[in-house]
Amino acid sequence: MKGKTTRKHIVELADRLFYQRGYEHTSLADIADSGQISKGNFYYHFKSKDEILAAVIQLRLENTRNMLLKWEDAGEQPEDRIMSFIHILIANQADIKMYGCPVGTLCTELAKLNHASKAEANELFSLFRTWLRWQFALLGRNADADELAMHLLARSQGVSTLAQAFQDERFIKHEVEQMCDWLSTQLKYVSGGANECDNSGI
Amino acid sequence: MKGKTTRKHIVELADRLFYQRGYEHTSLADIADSGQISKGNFYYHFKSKDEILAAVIQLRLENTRNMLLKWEDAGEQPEDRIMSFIHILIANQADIKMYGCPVGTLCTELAKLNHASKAEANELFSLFRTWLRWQFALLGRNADADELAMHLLARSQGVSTLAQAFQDERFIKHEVEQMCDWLSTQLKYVSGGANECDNSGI
DNA sequence: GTCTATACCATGATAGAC
DNA sequence: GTCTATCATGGTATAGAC
Repeated sequence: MKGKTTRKHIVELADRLFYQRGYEHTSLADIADSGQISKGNFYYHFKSKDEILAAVIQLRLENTRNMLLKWEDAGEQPEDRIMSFIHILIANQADIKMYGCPVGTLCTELAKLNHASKAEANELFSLFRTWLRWQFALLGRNADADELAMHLLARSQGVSTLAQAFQDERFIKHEVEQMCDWLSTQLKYVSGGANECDNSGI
Repeated sequence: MKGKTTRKHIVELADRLFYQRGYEHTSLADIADSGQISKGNFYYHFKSKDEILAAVIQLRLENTRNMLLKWEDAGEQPEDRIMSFIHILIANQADIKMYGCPVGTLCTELAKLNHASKAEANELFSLFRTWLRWQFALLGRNADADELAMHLLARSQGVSTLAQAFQDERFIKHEVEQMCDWLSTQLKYVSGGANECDNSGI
């Protein structure tokens, strides 16, 4: 039973450090120092650093799914839910300013490394994409729901990248406002009344 | 004289590999193998790997400045020049799909490494930002020229990140069209006739 | 200027005591 | 399950011959 908690502990430490320093640039010694774990103990719980990364990605996938479910409960209307997505940029602005987007920076790094877990990391993007597409479809935008989802994802990615480079939180706030304006504009183009609410998860 | 060319050769090899594999994940042996240069020879031309990176960044800065000058010559009107910027996404779509944006991915990596050359790399972003701001100002949008410049930069960053993750060139094309549409919309809001053309470089 | 050989060190991973 | 060695590898950097 203690084993389970230590394993979880390692994954959470690694999760944070991989985000802050990047995967490759984080050594096992870094993770060990950030917790009370000896280097050798990693290999009781994981057989390689790659396996720790895989566990970190699984944790992030799980956390993301839970977050999306919370947004579904919190937002009656699809537009409210999409607003929840847009506002993570505000909620996490301090981290984003320092470390960028946890999804985007990880996917970019793993792509350059051509890492075995690249596809699983990209699945993080897919979760948001599918969920946003679903919300736009609920709004009656079936025809271009995926384009709208990708558009919003791309804008939030770009905001994260530049906010980090220029260390600028005001830029985040300004762009979030623009995205909200954009969303209301899109709401005007719904093909009237096709808004039957299908609450069937992702 | 031969020394100068070898140095340049190393920088160009490193430039390509840093883009494709990332800075940290590229070893001196990788660079050596990609050219006809021995590992030891690096240290005649550069005293460290960091110094090679610094030279690569200087090369990119120079190339970027030249590109902006070319766009200035090619485009009579500021809107034509901004279109040139937007269309690098198309011109480089094959590379972007595989390796992302050379500016964004480098800045993101160096930020995580907290690398000494981080600021110089960010200067690449600043070049585009300042240049775009200037074009929007020429269009009579002095009041929000910087916001518009940052907005466009952010969108192209987001497009690059997602195009790489999803390996999708069609997405690039679609988003480029959207950006063109956005630009024409912005042109409607120019504060009439304040378009005195000041061709005074960056 | 360029090469080979090698020192040196960080890091991922293993062995084995407790 | 956790620890303290220890090993093995690969990468940066240096020395010195040519």
